[in-house]
Amino acid sequence: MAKVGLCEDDPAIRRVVSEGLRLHGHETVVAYDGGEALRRFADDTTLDVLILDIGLPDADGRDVCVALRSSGQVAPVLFLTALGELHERLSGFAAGADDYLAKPFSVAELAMRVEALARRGRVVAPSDPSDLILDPARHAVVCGDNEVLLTPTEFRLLAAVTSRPGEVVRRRAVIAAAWPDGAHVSDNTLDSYATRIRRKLEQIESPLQLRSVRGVGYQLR
Amino acid sequence: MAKVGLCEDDPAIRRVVSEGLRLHGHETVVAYDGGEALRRFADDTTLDVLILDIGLPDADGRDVCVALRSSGQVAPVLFLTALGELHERLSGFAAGADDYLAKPFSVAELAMRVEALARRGRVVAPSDPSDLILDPARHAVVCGDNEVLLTPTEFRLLAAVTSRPGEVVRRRAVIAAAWPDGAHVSDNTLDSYATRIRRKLEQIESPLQLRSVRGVGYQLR
DNA sequence: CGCCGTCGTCAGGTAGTCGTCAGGTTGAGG
DNA sequence: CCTCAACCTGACGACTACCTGACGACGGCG
Repeated sequence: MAKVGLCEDDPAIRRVVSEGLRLHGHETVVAYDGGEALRRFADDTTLDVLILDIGLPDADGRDVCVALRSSGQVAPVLFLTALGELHERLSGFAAGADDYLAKPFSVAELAMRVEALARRGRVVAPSDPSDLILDPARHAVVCGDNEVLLTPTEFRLLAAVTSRPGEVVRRRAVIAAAWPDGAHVSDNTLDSYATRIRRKLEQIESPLQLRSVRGVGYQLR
Repeated sequence: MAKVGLCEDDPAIRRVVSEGLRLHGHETVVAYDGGEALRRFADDTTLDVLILDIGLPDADGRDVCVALRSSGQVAPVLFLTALGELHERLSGFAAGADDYLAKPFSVAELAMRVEALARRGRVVAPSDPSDLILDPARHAVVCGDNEVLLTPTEFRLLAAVTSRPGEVVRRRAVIAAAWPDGAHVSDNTLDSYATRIRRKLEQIESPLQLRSVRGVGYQLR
């Protein structure tokens, strides 16, 4: 039996899922939109699994995932999406997701995946509460009293890296996350954005830097 | 970078998957049927993820999974199946699977799922805190509180030796692992990299050293 | 229309990585 | 002791991934 945090705007799906999971012996905590999810799930350490809809009225589920991660939530995340599109899945994984399910889906399968996730748990150590905070609502990075606004692309890019603190995120994955529509961007464009983000991090005197690992990708240190 | 055990009877899929994973930076060990999978995967503690086809010539992938689990294999399992049938998925999860992918699938998505599993699966704590840890996520060697970044070639080389702790790995095998594209490298190049890696190990005060065994190869002690 | 911010690209420079070499050191065998 | 081969190691040139400042294109907005 697992405790599940569910964020979904469609009342019908919300009901079916929470009822279905209850029948499989799981407890569900519900949120209606991204803001609600942040308030209810960010600090709840008793949650075993999070289920997030990608298309929410007030935010993108991936941003919600990133925000939850940066506020210390370590439970594994499963994304729901109406689209079966590949790039959605890839950028979801890049945002730090652990699993993915396309609508329409069977509640029985969802329950199975939830159990698999709860069983496995999540390794990534809850990184020390680094004082770098990504605010998806305002597209800003905050460090202590300083803050800078990021452009949408900059935000997605930085989010992809911060979602795995300390780890090296491959260039390919960063591009998938920052350009979720699968647009072709020159390799150099990524470099450019890295420079812009670095300048902004410097501006707020962030102790964490966006380091590049030659031949592999980027890393937050 | 993860080490993946793949069991699949279709040669075409086998090739596409192992080649595709290689392009994403993963190493693949292949088995053709269930028996082969048991022999090769049951005791291999270096595997990060297992990919099993459900429909094998000599056995059901789910049975293979159960058998591997009962012989102590703890790596997360992803099932492949030709059918998108729901009951296949459910019984797969029941057999102890961690993920599932229906054919036809995108290799990019498979790679993403493999990475998600490998990330989660690395739960196994470093048995000895004084041990040397090769961390694929950060492309680094860690020893206690010290860590050094490795270049891609250094990482592959060291990984080849650490994957068989204590054993002597032949020079030919090390070269094959560190230069997977089959490039011709002078014998001296290997010596060179050994020196570079030694310096880095020394830098983090590792108790383990990269020793050379004259006329045979290298060994970690 | 003109202004402004974001976007993607480019060109030039920098520095890390790569593979090789040359000269020194070590070890085995006669 | 000498010889030879295997190995170590510091250095070097070539390559290229990456950095960075600048620019034109485009869309939103007054």
